[in-house]
Amino acid sequence: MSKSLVLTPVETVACCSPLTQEPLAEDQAARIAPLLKALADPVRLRLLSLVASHADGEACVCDLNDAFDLSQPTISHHLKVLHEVGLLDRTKRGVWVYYAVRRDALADLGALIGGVAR
Amino acid sequence: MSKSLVLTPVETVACCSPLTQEPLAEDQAARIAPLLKALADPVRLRLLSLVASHADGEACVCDLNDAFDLSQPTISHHLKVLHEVGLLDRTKRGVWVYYAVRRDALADLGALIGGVAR
DNA sequence: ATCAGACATCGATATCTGTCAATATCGATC
DNA sequence: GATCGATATTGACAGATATCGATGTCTGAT
Repeated sequence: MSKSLVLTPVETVACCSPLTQEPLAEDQAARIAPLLKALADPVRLRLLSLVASHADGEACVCDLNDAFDLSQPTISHHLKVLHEVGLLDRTKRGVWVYYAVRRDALADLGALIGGVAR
Repeated sequence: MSKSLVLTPVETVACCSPLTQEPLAEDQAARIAPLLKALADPVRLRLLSLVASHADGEACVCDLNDAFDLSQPTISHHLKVLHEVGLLDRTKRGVWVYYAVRRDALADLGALIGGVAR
């Protein structure tokens, strides 16, 4: 197997009960905060939303670049942040790179915050 | 009326459909990001969770201070951040200050992220 | 082989953030 | 009204972050 053995933050979220149910342990908080930090930027919020609402749930970087008034490296940086925490999957097809949203991850995070039982 | 006319971020969240449904507008992202930024810190996550899981949904600062290995001003700072975005309500009773979680706000935010219909 | 285009990485910089020590404020009590 | 205890505010500083221009690395086509 070629996959890394290190879990991305997103893979560790499903283990916690909702914020409002019981006090979050220190190590749990330390794993969840980076996920929220990745989301807590207006550009990244729009990027994620753009990707998610695309037809197949995935979008080409070429399209994303045009949607913002920012340089290409900046968009690339934001996509990397979202990818590193596991909120976006990355696929290269030919010259183009496609990012896709991890809906399960978003759902888990939403449940954690919103207090919905799982 | 003594209330400020300026809406806290939390009061503007309920107006957006889930992230995954349609692309987030620039101004919507700008209003939501500060909320997530407030949450995106391990200490604040634990603070919020601690307050939320208290009996009456509220907790005295005096109790919160003891739960962390941080200085009193630092805890005060974090509580202020959570209060300013509208995630925590603040009540002074005598010498003590109590913070309470805005569960509706958390629910809205969770739904926005998790993609649950409202 | 060379070239052009798509995307990532690097290096620099300005701004933001978490933390603390010191100090201020406010309410209760003596 | 002097004092004490509970929180908040201020000022300072180290570390993180968003952004850009320049450059690197692929990949497909000429």
